[in-house]
Amino acid sequence: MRMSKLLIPTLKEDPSDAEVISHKLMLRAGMIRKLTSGIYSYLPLGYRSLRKVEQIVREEMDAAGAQEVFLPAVQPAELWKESGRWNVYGPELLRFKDRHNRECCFGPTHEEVVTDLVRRDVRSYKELPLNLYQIQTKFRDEIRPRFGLMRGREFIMKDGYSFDATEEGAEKSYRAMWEAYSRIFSRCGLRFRAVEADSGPIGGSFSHEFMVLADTGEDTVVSCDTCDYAANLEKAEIRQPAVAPPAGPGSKKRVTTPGMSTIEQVSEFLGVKARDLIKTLILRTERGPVAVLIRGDHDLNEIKIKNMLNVTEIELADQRTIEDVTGGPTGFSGPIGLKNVQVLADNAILGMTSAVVGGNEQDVHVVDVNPQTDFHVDVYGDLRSAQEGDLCPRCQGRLSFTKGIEVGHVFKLGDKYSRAMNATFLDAQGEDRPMIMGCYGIGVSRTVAAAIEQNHDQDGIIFPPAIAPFTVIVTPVGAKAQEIEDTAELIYRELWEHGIDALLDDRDERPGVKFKDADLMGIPFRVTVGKKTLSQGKVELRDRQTKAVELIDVAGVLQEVKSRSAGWQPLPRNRTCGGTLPRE
RNA sequence: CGGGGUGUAGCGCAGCCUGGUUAGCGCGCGUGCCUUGGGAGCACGAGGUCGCCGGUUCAAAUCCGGCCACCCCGACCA
Repeated sequence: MRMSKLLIPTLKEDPSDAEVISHKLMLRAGMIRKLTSGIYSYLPLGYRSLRKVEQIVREEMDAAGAQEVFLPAVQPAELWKESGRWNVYGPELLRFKDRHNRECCFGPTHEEVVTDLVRRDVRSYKELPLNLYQIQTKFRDEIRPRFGLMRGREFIMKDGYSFDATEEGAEKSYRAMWEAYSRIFSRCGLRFRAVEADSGPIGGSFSHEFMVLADTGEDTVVSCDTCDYAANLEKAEIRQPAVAPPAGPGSKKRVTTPGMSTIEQVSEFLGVKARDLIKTLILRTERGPVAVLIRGDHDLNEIKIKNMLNVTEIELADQRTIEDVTGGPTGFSGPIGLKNVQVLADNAILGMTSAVVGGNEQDVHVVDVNPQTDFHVDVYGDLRSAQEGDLCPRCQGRLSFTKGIEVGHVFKLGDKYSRAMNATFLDAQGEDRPMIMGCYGIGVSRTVAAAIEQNHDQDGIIFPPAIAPFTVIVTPVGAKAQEIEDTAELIYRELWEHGIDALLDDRDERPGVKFKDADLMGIPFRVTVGKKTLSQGKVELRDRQTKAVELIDVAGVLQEVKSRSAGWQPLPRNRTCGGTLPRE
């Protein structure tokens, strides 16, 4: 395509309302424009990239046995009431009424619709398994949309749903999707990692998130430096080192700590390390308050506590609750003498001796406390978040942290929706049974943004060829000369005729402008046609990623571009992929 | 929703505190000349309800009140 005819409004300066790199660069490269908060238009360049990702997704989903459908975006409230989510989903669900005053919503996801579709037309185990997917616009009325396409309210998502007759079948479907996802992100040219994620009440390792690795990512990927264990921070398990034999009771000396209510204050005041303190946190759940003991230098993990207690709501207790439970003010809670409240403790507490705890009284702490003898704990468990350097739960390695952006999620749903919505089939024995479901999402528009977060430099975007809006840009430069223009045209046509997405910068601009725009747009290869080299019958081929320039024959451009884009690799920084599948 | 901030030409900003000629600057845009290997130069030009509504004042971009929009920090998630 010819650049002079395309709407590619590049900008020299960063727009003021863009904060993250992908947002800035997509605006500057003329890929997107904002309509309103969290809602964007895709211009030709942005849409081309998006479609490349979509196409890869399609090919891999189809290859994995999934079938593409297209489900309605506007959905009736009845369906959501049936699944029970109408009252659960909250304000993120965009609700409205039609002219007949019927309640509707704009689909943020499609479990209800797809389950309804399948229950109407699938009757027998002979028709299963079934895997349906679609690529379409979703709307989630996020509290705070931000970071451009990274967290928009309206976004493009691939969502897929599998239906199986048996648990084993469902696991097989899950595994097929896991593998398809790995292929998709590999083909996109991204460094990523599949990590174990929390699967809530279903349990097991039947939830994986696919994370594009990027320093600017919001999520923390925890991975082992030795084996291929990887999980997100919420999920990452902790292996506690062997516990020392129980010490005898401590002296339990009460000390005055005026106004010292934080870990930092107390440790500094008493001259001890944070790891020698025990935090006593009073939490409120829908089933009443609990006390949780965490070592001073550790962080509480709410997900783990929710799972252990099997509750859905958890928050730090307010002042009054703390006083009711401990008898003392906020900031001085301790485990000694706690009654009428369940006491949970992280495994690390077991290994402590001579610890410092709160005195459940204003300005009082207790030192020289030994957990195994000096206070009561109802349950010990893994209740904290992993830290770098912790032991790997699978091997002798250590855990390290990387930043990531979640672009995909595979999840085993079980019979949650099929049971609620009565999506059943007849098995071989003629018995009615709910289908076993799985759901699989890819944030297509977010994948484009994540690719940019991962691959950019000072000059702009560095697109992997597989998802670049154009593979190559042909740039005639220098004073107007027929030979230069003709050669550029020739090369451009040859590329295009051989199925290479080529862009011809036929604008009447100075070379510097063309080079800057080409870099900004992140087009992987640039063929520069100028008099400097044309006199020797050569043109320049520049690699956007390495910045390496090579002189090649005009006739060799096609072959060179083909082989280079096929062999393109992301710059090595971490292991490209990995993660563990659920065991067979 | 709580906390912080911004709204002046397509984009980036100054002016506002201390009210007062015709509201400026850079980029971009148009025309012409010139230039052509990393966002050139000169000249001329177009482009503004100063977010909206109201108030104070002889006079409001500027002071006051209300509203709206957007951005950033917290609870969500592809």
